Amino acid sequence: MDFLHFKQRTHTCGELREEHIGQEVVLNGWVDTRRDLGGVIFIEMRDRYGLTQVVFEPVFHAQAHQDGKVLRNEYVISIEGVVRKRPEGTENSNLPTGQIDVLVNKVVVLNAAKTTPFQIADNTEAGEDLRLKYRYLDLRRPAMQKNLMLRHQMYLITRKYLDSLNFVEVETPVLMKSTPEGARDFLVPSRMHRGKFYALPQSPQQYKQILMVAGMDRYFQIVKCFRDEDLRADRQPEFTQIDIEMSFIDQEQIFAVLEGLMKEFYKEVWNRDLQLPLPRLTFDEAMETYGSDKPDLRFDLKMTTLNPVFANSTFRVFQDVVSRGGTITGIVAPGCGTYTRNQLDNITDFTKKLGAGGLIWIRVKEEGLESPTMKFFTEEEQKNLIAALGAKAGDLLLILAGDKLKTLNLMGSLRLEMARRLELIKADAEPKLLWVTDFPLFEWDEQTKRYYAMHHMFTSPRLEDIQYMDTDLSRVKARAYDLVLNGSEIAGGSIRIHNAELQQKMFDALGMSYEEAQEKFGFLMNAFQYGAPPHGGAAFGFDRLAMIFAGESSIRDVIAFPKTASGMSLMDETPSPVTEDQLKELHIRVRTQQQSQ
RNA sequence: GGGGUCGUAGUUCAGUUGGUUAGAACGCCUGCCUGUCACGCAGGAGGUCGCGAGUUCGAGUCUCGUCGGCCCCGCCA
Repeated sequence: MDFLHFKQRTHTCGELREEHIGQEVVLNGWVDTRRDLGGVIFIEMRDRYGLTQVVFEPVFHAQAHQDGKVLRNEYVISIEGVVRKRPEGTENSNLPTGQIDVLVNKVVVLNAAKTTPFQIADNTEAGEDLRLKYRYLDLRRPAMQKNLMLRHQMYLITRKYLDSLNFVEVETPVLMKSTPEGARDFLVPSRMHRGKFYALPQSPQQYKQILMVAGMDRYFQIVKCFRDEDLRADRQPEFTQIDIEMSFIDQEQIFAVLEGLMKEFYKEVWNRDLQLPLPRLTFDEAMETYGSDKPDLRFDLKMTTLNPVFANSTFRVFQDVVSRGGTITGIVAPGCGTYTRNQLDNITDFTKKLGAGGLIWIRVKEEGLESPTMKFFTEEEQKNLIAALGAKAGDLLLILAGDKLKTLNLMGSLRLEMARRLELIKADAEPKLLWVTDFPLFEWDEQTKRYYAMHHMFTSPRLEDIQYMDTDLSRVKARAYDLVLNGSEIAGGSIRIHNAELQQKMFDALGMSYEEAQEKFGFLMNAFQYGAPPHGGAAFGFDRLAMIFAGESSIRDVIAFPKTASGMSLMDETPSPVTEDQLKELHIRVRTQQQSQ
């Protein structure tokens, strides 16, 4: 039968040029578009490599022309024909193959196709749920194929670059011990050990540190990680990291390795020359100036701490904040002094929804400041305020006050919102890459009233801050760092603790007993007793990185089979129920609806 | 866990104050057409208005619930 014994292609659909004119060729591919003019039929054939127009003409090949009549979009076909130069004036300069077409003398339908639920084209108007349900059709679109090929290119760049620096790729287990710190684990019940569970790794953190103890010296892995948390446009329950760990190094060497990799990506993907070394901001600087630990530097709109201006304020709100050690911070929205009351209420609502008590706005006029709160400010405070913010007539001042970290974060969100409203981020803006360093080692949690490790509990404090480990945990900075690209955290890491005494100090600070630490991380602590080298590393969020390099705004567009915001795969309907027998084998009791009520 | 927003033809959407035969474009089907490339022209088919309940003489439209998509907060490096 014909469709089982088709002629294999001599060329791909993106390959033929004028130099092939006169050659007999065979093309295999999908029908991308069909233009049947009656006497002559034009078909564009598509494969991963491109589009080629093939032509059916009755005067040359009556049978082929007749067979061509039945072809429909997305049929899989094989054609035989001769490459011809297109007649003068009918070339298509939009296609690399547009100087030629192929006169068909034989066509075989390898497979018919139902009418697709949406058009297979880059400008498809299909909604994302439909695209995800028919992902195999969505992935036929050139834009999506381009994204997957970009991912492939980035894998290669990563492996080649790290290999050249003596890094070794080692696979670590996907079934591992659950560690209740950090994100929620995905759990896998054990059949052979009743009541026990494997966990899917949130990251190979402990394994890579053990590989350092094992003397691998330089390890990397492109690895799937799992976190059972709620999703976002840039967060998936399973995601890919470039995981890196190095021995006998300090922060500077890790920076150099990661910067070098970014330079490769810039060059190979964007054809840009990345200037090294990268700029750095400390966590404190980033928070005070940009209200974020992942500042977007593509636009200015810097924040200014206004505590000095209002140190002796008679305004009750400011008095309270200053006396409680809080922060008053402000930004200048250039040219927004003409905002209507409605627009101002709108911005105020925005900050209130995020948890702000209120927003102070001030219009800057030629004759002075204008605001409902102005009656609380002295002449001198007004003068100092204008000077501190560098405000001009026509500007709008926005001020938030309150608890330090929360207020800075709120203003950071408002800064991004104003940039969006003022369209300050141009599509062709220079990408901005930087380090954020000196993160706090600990993070206070209001709900449980205790400190947690901000990164993880194997992160080393800065040596000069170890003295505060017994006295004031809020003062201890970590040897931890993030790499930030266009306001997205794309990598993060730290120098680890490799000393048992310091590790015990860390557990003490977190209120974790020796027994508890043994129970959770005994294997790592044991390993550290047998000669752990000083080490540290980092991990890139590979999907997020690919998303930015692809110029996409959703991580789902650079993942072949992503999940929806509720963690479902619409194509194969994951997650799904399982049989009672399966559950029984896993020692999981099935609860009827009545029981669970 | 919370908030916002959306769900109407295969697709993207419109649908007035609740009013009796729910529309458009694209796609699809049929016919015509020998250089199209968003082909053109003529005609046609296609609807459980996400699902369920309620209010009403009457619900695509109002109310409640529920399912699902997207975005955000919490959560999460």
